[in-house]
This record gives sequence, C-alpha cells and structure tokens, in this order.
Amino acid sequence: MREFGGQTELLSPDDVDTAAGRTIGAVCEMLKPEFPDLSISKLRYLEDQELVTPRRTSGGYRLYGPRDVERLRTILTLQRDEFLPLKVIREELDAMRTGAVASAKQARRIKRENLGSTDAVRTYGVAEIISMTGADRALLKSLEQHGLVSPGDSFDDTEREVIKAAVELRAYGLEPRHLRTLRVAAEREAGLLEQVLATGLKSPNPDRRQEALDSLESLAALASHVRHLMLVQELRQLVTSLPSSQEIA
Amino acid sequence: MREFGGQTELLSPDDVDTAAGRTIGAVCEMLKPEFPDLSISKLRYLEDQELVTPRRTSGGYRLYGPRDVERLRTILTLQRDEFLPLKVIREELDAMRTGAVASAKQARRIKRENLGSTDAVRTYGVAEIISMTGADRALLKSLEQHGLVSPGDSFDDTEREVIKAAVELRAYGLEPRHLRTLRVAAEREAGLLEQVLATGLKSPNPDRRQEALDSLESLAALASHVRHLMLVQELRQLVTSLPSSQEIA
DNA sequence: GCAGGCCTCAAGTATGGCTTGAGGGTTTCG
DNA sequence: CGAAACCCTCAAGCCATACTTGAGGCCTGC
Repeated sequence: MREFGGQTELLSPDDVDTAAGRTIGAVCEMLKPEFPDLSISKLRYLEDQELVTPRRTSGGYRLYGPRDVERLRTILTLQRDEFLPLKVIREELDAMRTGAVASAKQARRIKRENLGSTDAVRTYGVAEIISMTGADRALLKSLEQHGLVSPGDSFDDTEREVIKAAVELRAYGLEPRHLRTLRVAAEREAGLLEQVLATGLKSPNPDRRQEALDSLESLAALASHVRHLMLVQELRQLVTSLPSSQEIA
Repeated sequence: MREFGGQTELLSPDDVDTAAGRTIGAVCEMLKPEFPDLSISKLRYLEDQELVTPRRTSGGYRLYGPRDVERLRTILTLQRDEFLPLKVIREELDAMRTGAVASAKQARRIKRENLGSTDAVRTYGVAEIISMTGADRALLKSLEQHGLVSPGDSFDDTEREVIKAAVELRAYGLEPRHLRTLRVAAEREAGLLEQVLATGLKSPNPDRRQEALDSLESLAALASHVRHLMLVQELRQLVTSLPSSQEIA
C-alpha cells in the first residue's frame, strides 16, 4: 500500500495515514469549515463537470490527493468570492500551466483590456467625458499634468475609468498629485515584466513574440495578485495596530 | 418642453436634442455596439430588479439621463466581464456613495480579505505549505528574506497565496528579489491611504474609527483599480511599440 | 460478514435571467 | 387630426446553471 511513484507528498505528522489520498467524505469534512455548503454530491458534480479528476481505488472509490484538495479550494473560492460560473473556472484553470493559481481572475481581466484589437477604441471628447464622469476641467487638467491621462482632448475607455475613479478619490481628499505614486508603481511593475520578457518580445520571430505576449498576460496577472496580497497585508497590519478595535465584533 | 430643473447636463454638440434624456429604444441602440445582447426587455428587467431607476415622462415613458446610461454601462460590464449576479451588482452599487465606480469588485475583495475577524486565521506548517504550494525550502527562505512573508515557520492564508504565486512566477524567471518591488509599491500605497485617513483612524471615538475603516476599504479598492488601469496602459504601450504585431488580427 | 461509506445514473428542483404575448396608451410628424 | 412607430404593464413561459434526491448496488474495514 504505497505504490504511487508520483509525488512522495512530504507527509506532515497529521496525515501520515492519508498519504494515499482522502476519500470523498473525508475531503468534504475537511473543507466544510471553509465552505459550509459543500456536500458530497457537489464534489461528485464537480468531477462530472471535469473540474477535478481524483484518482480512483481499484474498487472505484475516489481518492483525492493534496493537489486535488488544493484545486478544490481554488475552485470553491473562485465560485464563492468571485462568483465565477463553473464553466469559466474550468477554462481559466485549464489555461494555466500549473493547476494552482487563484489569480485566474486577474488574468482574464488583463487579457480583455490589453491588446483587444486596436479598432474597438471608442474615444470621448471633453464635454462628453465631463458629463459621464462628473469631473471638471480643472481635474482633467490636473490628471493630465500628473501623467494619469495622456495629454489632449480625447480620452479612451481606460482613461474614462481613471477619471471616474479620480473623481471619487477626490471625495476622500486624494488629489491627482497623490495618484502619481500609483503611476510610478505601475511603471516599475511594467518595467519588471518587460525585463523578464525583453528578449522574447523583441524577437523577429512572430511565434516567439506571441508567446512572450501570452506570458506577459500571465505574469501581469500574477504580479498584480501578489501586489494585491501585499497591500492586504499592509492594511491589515495598519488596522490591527489601532487602539482598541474590539467593540465591533 | 424643457422643464427639468435637474441637471443642465452640459450639452455636447451631438446630444442637444436628448438633453431631457433618452428613451429606452435609444439607449438600447446606443449601448448595443458595446453590449450586443442588450435588449429593450432586458433594460426593463434591470429596472424591475432596481438596478436603474430612470425618470419618467408624464405619459409613463422611461427617460434615461447620462448618469443612468453610465450606470447601465457599469452594470453590463460587471455582468459580462466579472460575471457578477445582478443581486450582487445592485448591492455593491448601492453601497458606494456615488453610483459610478467600476471598481466595485475590488472593494468586495478587500473587504473580505481585510479585517475578517481574527479568529478564523488557520495557519499552516512548513511541510503542509510545501505540499500545498509546491514550493521548496529555499524559496520559502528567500521569500522570507525579501519580506514577502513574515519570518517563522507558520503561514496564514494570505501567505499561502503569496507562496503559490511565487512558485508560478519563478517558472517565468521572476525571483523573490524581483518581487520586492511589489512589496515596496504596496507599502507606499498603504502609506498613502493611511496618510489620508490618519486622523480618523487614530480617533478615540469608535464611530469615527469605524467610518475611517470603511473609507479605507473604498479607498484601497479605488486605488487598486487606478493602479490596475495604469498598468494596463503601460503594458499596452509596451506592446504596441513592438516591431509589427499585425499578423495576429 | 455486515455496517457504514461509496458508486452510477436518471430524474427532479431551485434560482437567475431573461423573452414573449396580450392588451392598451403615447409621441411624433406630416 | 390621424396613423405609424414607439412605449407601457403584467403574467406566463423558457432556458441554463448548479445542484439534490433516490433507486439499486458494490467496497472496505473492523
């Protein structure tokens, strides 16, 4: 009873006897605290939908290894927190090299926003953008001066979003000059990614370029994810170091 | 025929005659290019679900003002790109002061991850984390040295995510030392936000503190959104400045 | 060797997100 | 003023997604 050559799975003290994998019931129990409405039938359903494919015993019992469990966790999180339909989850998970990654969402977002065929770029005039976003001329000017939107009197969809956000941020007292920080950060991040893929991106071979481009999307998604996590950590620390934040519980 | 005292709406040359608002059919036509499966009945349905509430003519016709249209755009985008159910879209939109914002998603994410009651913090040991993420000891050490995870032999959920991402990033050649950039960026961003809310966060008055905390979430969401947009801009620029990226179209 | 757990497969259910249709008023434009 | 085009409400229907239930039966471990 140990004939799996696969991964020796580095047993931690408390799962020595589950080294072969867990049964469906065990997995269900295990994940229930985190996902209370998980059920055995749901686990079976997820397999039916090809979201996980646990090994089987010779008798036909499902055996979930640590990776399967981890993948399940990802799936259930994506479903619960991001509301992604199972079909989309499957696609995104399949699209990534390793089955892991909870940053799948970011990837899709960047993909859609990035090189989406240059023809679909609607632009807006000043008056139009003002009525759409609630900005005023001074704000536009200021955003332009701080490099958050490109100079000129026409704006694309991304810029419209930036402006909309800037309007809201101003309500909190954040001015365009504060936002420069964000721009600088983005520049650095882009630089980092470019550096990694520089050779591929500049290759005269279109296939290699396309490949580098695809990687760029994955990389950007992952990097964004990490940065998001870092921010969360920072904020948490900031918050927990407050006087007494007890009486809200 | 001009008796709406509401907003004078800064007419741009091409919508002088729609200053009073657009009829349902006009709105539908207008948004169709962007959202091809939009229909009149869907627009009515969205009102039924209380996602938009256009004004009415005395005869009962719906009249959509620019803000309504913008809100619709937000709703439809959230639905199409983020797969959010209408109920959630409504809640998030309602929760924001201004009806605008496409960064609603980020807000939810940060909210959930942030101060989520300190008791639910499962932690993982080294062996466990290695089997879950596929990391090795050297990577863990390196992440620790570069400040991406806290020192010690136990990891929380956020750290698990960071490690998982780091494993993937390494496959692209990005090492922990590169990721320091991200950490620094996050620190600055957090600093920025703290600065804005400093007084509120340190207030002895719990109500004010809670208020500041709520603001912090909104702010973090908006800032993340802006930073994301900046990154997209950078990447787009990076990509379009390539040799000839034509033959993919 | 049997209790408790697991298997498949087919059918049923709940919810979300619309569409359709009947019956009837409103606007616009010549 | 009148007709064509457009819009209204409300009730019912429809389709997909995401499961659950149940019948009939095999697996595994004490």
